[in-house]
Amino acid sequence: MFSKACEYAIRALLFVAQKSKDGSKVGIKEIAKGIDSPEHFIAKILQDLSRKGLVLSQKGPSGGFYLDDSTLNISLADVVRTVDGDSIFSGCALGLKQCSETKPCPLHHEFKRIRDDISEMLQTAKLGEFNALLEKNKLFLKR
Amino acid sequence: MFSKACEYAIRALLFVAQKSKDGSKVGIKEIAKGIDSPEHFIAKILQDLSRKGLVLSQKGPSGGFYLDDSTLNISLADVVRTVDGDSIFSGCALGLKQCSETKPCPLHHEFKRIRDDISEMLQTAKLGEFNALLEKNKLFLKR
DNA sequence: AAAGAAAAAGACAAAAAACTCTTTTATTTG
DNA sequence: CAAATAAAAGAGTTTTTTGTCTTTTTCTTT
Repeated sequence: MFSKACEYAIRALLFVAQKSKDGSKVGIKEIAKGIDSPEHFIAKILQDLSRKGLVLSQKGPSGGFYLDDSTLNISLADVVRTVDGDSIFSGCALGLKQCSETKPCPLHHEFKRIRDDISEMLQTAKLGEFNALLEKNKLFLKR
Repeated sequence: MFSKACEYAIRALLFVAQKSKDGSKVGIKEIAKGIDSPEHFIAKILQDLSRKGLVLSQKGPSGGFYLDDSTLNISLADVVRTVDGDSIFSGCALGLKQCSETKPCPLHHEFKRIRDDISEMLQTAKLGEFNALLEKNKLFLKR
């Protein structure tokens, strides 16, 4: 569904969101442990997301990654689009380049519905909105 | 969503289904052209599907791939499961190994619905059921 | 100003997926 | 039976994805 990089990205950002609730920052090592991902790999991914403004970062002692009010409101759709491109939002299930209403693949019509559901779900979900449930251990980011 | 191999597999089988409506067989070259896929790659995939009984084949002159009444009734879900395994039917969207009702990832509940929709769609769709529309050029398997 | 901490960057390495080429085996047909 | 045909099998190659390691830059704190 999503690439590994994208799965890690979402989990990492939700982790950072939770941790930066109270304005603190969180380092790569803690993130990697917190979501059970390869440290250097998630570092790369976050660097990328940072360059693109989906997460904030600060170097040096007491530095780390964090989110502010504005970035806490970023949608998972934005994250997915940034990491995986928009194939999941608009691509053909059977890999046709020009699959459309007028030239549909056999799954086109049914899949449109499903793609729209996925889009809506990802568009609706914001980075900050899971904090409470994560805090209460009703939701999990690893294992 | 699906691997390339799986996309080709579905398209190839739908192509074979259409061609074997009248009991004839179709060769690898014609299939590769018909669905616009790399010839040797789809050959491999079909060999695999053939070994597993999802398509029938015959060697030698006037040989080729074909489907009978029984195989025409195979579901796309079976094809997907054979080629890609069942990660799409049961895997976690965020890559957790033990994502479940009792230990859910943040997307678990929403995604369950979507996965079920996909499952149902694939379970319902049978290899033979697109023949008429393919014939009339209302559906396409390439480009 | 110096030391230490932490992200950024860059270069590799390993594994998986996608794709290619060649040889072998089975089957049909003249 | 011989020749031709077509799938099966096997052994690569290339590309992409995933993951690792090392060095550099930036920032903070003392």
